Amino acid sequence: MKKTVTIHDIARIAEVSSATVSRVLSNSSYPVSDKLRSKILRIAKEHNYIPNLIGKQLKTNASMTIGVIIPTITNPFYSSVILGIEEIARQNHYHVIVCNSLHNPEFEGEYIKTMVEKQIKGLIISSISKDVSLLKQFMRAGLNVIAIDQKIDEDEITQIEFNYEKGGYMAAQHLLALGHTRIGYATSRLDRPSRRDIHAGYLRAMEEAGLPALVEESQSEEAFNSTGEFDVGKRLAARMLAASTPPTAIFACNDMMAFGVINELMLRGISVPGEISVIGFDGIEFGKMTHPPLTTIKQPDYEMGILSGKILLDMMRGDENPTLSVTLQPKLVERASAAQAHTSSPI
Amino acid sequence: MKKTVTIHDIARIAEVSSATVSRVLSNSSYPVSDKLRSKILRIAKEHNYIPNLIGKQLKTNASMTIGVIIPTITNPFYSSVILGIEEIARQNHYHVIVCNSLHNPEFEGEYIKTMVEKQIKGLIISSISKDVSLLKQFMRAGLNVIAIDQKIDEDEITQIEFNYEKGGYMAAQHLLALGHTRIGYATSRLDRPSRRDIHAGYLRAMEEAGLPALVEESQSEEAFNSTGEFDVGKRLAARMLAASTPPTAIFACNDMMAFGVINELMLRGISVPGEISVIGFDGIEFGKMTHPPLTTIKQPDYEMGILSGKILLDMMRGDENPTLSVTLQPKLVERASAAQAHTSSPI
DNA sequence: GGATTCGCAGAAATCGATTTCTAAAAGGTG
DNA sequence: CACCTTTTAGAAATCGATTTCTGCGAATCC
Repeated sequence: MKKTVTIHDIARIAEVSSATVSRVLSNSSYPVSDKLRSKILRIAKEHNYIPNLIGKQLKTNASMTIGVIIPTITNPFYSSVILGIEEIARQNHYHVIVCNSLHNPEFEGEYIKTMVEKQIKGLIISSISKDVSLLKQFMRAGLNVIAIDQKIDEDEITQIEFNYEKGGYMAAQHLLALGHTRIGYATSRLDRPSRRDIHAGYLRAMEEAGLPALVEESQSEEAFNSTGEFDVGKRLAARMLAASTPPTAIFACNDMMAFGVINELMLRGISVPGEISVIGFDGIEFGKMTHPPLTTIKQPDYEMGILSGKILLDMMRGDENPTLSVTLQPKLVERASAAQAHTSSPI
Repeated sequence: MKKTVTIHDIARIAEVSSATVSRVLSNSSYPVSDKLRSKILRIAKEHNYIPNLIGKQLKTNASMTIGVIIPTITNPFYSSVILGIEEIARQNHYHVIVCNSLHNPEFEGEYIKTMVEKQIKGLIISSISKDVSLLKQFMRAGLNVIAIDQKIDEDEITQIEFNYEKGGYMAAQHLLALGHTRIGYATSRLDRPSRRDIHAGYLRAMEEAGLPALVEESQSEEAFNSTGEFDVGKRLAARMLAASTPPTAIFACNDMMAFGVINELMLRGISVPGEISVIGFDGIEFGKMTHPPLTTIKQPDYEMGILSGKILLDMMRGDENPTLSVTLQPKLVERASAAQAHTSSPI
């Protein structure tokens, strides 16, 4: 393993000072004569010079990498977000460090701290912790933070969120428009703001329609992996079917859970959407691959990644008029898992 | 934005030298009196000292981050791999930088180069480029590389691969055991070694059984996103059905494509597995959420992540007897998309 | 033609840590 | 008590870059 060649090696070989080499190789605006410039360029190429970005960073204090903390990358919703962030990062010659908090606030805190130690100046986070004091402390020390997806109760933090309330409202509205009157809402524990918002939207739609809300909430602990949500969906569907008059339509708080609901219904010989309609929430790509294809409320995940990447970069560059907060709008994606209610069905 | 406190600030306040502060705060084995030690610790805590890992890294030349390059994170197979890598990284206080090459060799090369510039000493890569010269050049300069998933024709590179040939063989075997005799193989372009291996396994099984191979290969360009594979599956299924005597079972070279095949069949009113059985390849979690649940050949993706992380860390620590290469074995996951062939079906 | 500016190169300081050297106390021995 | 070893602290070098400062020679100006 040979030693790597540094700027000083090039300087020695070219018989110039390392200052001149630096100016040439880093495209400084400082004037250097063409003779020396081309000589240095030639020698650098000949000796396969690779800049040491750590040395550069120590001096300039610009890390060129942005951090991302999300619950888990195995949720396709988050992988889309990340893909968007990386697209912007690549265009701007930034790198992305992704950390999965796995719904563990301790991991989340550890990751934030290490990122600050690594001199990362920009962070995009879907936080699962209620405590923002750590974030605020680091922000005072110069960390740029964008909270995505999960609302944080804190004005000072730039947020990019979805209009979850509207999404919940739209889902219920869609089922109402199809003529359903007994519409169940299957949700995981209402402990995150996003979930409470979807729930609120559902309630508003039902209230406006003068119909009763049928909510089944999972009390179990946070599901740690994608199949956990699926299982929750199965359990909640079973509970709903146990009611004296089961719903004719079920709205699930995310797509994974909707798959679980559909799976449980089909296992019991109940056709979807023939007998019971199902609508999901998120709009992950897999929805179109299942049978029946899933009708759902799409959150623009990739766009969220793009947007948060752009805004973060603006912040890091010290933009004059910073974006304060953005709310992205949901979109109904009609596929085939929700259909007209049977008017002939018993009340 | 106040200036961050450095080791020198602590030294000044504690009225000691920065050398002593460094020895205390970095748990050096160098002896420091208890009196000074506790004093320094107290002052560091009071002033909220955060170590600058860039300064440390410049001196020690140990970056504590490992790089990962994969085609795309939206493929759940790769997200599982990454989750495994990160688990090992976290346990060892490493960070993970993930880069999506998006099947673009240029991006891949760029990413490798930047990682080296960032002094990353360990890289796990699922390479889509045929040219390993860049990798080899950096390896000579001290980069530790593990190639996963995609075989690279190069002895010097540690590889962790799946036994794709056996997986292909097992898939065909399973369908044969179910009594099928006309078994189609739907594959995306046979331009990657892994795909050729699966194909070879399929051919071997068919040959042993004395049955003809029915291969449909997509000639279209690489599918860049997850739904691309799905669409390819639909197209290939359509082609197979156009044959004079369509197959009674279809083996797809990955799960996404299998979903596409099933989707196309069901759209045409063909029941799965009633009329045609389908088997996939990869074993992503979604397979259990679809209807019917997908029978498939499982590649231990998470385990691959864990294993590659461990081996890479061993390499970076200069393990005496390095692991050369590992081959992971596939496993049949029987769900419901493949069933007994109808003996009554027309020949 | 002398004073001043400009262009260009190098010396040296700097970023924040670690680590090697040097050296001053403290402790032990005959 | 003189001598030697140990313990512990600080001074200074170092990692690889950037950047400020300094200065020399040439061009420009009155």
